[in-house]
Amino acid sequence: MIKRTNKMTIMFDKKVDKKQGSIRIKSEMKILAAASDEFILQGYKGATVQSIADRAELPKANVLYYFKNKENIYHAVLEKTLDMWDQGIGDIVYEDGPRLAIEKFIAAKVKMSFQHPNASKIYAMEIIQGALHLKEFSRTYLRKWVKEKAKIFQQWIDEGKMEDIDPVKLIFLIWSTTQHYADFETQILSVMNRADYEEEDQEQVTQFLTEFVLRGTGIK
Amino acid sequence: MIKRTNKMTIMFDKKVDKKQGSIRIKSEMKILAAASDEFILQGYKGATVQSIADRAELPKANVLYYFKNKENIYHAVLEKTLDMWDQGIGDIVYEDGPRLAIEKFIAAKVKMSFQHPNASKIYAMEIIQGALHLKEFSRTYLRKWVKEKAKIFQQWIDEGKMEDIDPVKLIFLIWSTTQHYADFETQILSVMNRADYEEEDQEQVTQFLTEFVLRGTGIK
DNA sequence: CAGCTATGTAACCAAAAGGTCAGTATTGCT
DNA sequence: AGCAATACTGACCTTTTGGTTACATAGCTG
Repeated sequence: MIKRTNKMTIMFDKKVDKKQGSIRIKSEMKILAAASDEFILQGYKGATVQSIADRAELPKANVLYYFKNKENIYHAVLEKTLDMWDQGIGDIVYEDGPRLAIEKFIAAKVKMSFQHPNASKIYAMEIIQGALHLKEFSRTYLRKWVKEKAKIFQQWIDEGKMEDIDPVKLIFLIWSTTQHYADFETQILSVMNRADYEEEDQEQVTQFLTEFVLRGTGIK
Repeated sequence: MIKRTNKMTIMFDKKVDKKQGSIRIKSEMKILAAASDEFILQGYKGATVQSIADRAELPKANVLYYFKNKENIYHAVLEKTLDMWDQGIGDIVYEDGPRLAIEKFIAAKVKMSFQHPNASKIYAMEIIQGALHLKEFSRTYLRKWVKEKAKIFQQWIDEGKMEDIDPVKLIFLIWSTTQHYADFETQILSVMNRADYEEEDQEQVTQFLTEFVLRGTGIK
């Protein structure tokens, strides 16, 4: 079970804050990046420590030297993912008013999807599989966040600044449409007959979604 | 690699259309249902033949008697999934006009998400993991479908019946928002502090999304 | 340089899991 | 009843894989 903290804290079993560790940090980053790819491609069980080691270009035993076991690696990856999710969530504040708030929010989420698709994918897989490791996160942190932001939307609705729609469903709509470009990247590219996203895609998607949602919410 | 066919055709290695098979059919259905759950919960590698057998209340060897191997079980599950996807896709035809077409489309997709969340989840996991088994499906069938429907939307746009937006992105938007309720079921329920979806949820979601999209597309 | 800690690694081991097989039971048909 | 074909199953085998361990090397500090 993952708990939220202010700073990213990978759970070491060893003393962390020893003066040195530059090698440690570097190796750990390589391992986590490799692990992230492997977990997405193969799933938790499917990703072998060996495959992670190969991808990180380290011997297996060395990987196990830094992370006691596979579960630990996965936890660290999840921790990193949640941290990114936090950062990329954008902030909705009353003072911005509905238009600016939504523009910022969508832009942040789209950026996140295009810049860090892996984080989005890992997160999505966790949820689909039943969110065993994220139950606590959803139940507390996320629920609170949604409640808080829904309240702000409701204020705007009461002030006649936007249509009277369910703010929670609106939040889900924005989450789903933006994350879709990360999670379903393969399908989207395949359908559009393209090999990779290009610079302008992120921009176009942001613009499309922003305009669409502004119309959908009736914000002038 | 999966190819689309008119009817669901699980690939047997044995003669299928022998007169009897009522037991066979029944067992296979039990196995596929169990497998579907296990694959979602544990991923392909994580789901063991034993766990599938347990869930189906059959001995492992019996499962392997019907499906030669694990890969075969997965293929059959995928095949069933794609078939459902087909059926649930709804149809967009020019004659309906944009309003009715979108109403039908969204209703069909939402229904699909609420009635057969497993199909949506399996599909989503496949795509996220790189769509190894669905590459062909995306590249041919799906691409063609999107192109075809996008053209219809474009006609309506040209006739001034809706806003001038990218039809392909509109399709993605509807896919993502509707499937979200299946794939992220766990998160949604958790955030809403509920144990299960209820009757009226499907209806409310359909209504919310329909109205939102109609406004977003500027259909009167 | 001596000694201590951190880093790195090959070899090994036990458990798990996919799949086979040889043989038994059941069913349908004549 | 008798005989095929189908259905079923426990026992077994092999490979994979997570994890351990014993040992070597590098790097820092007094």
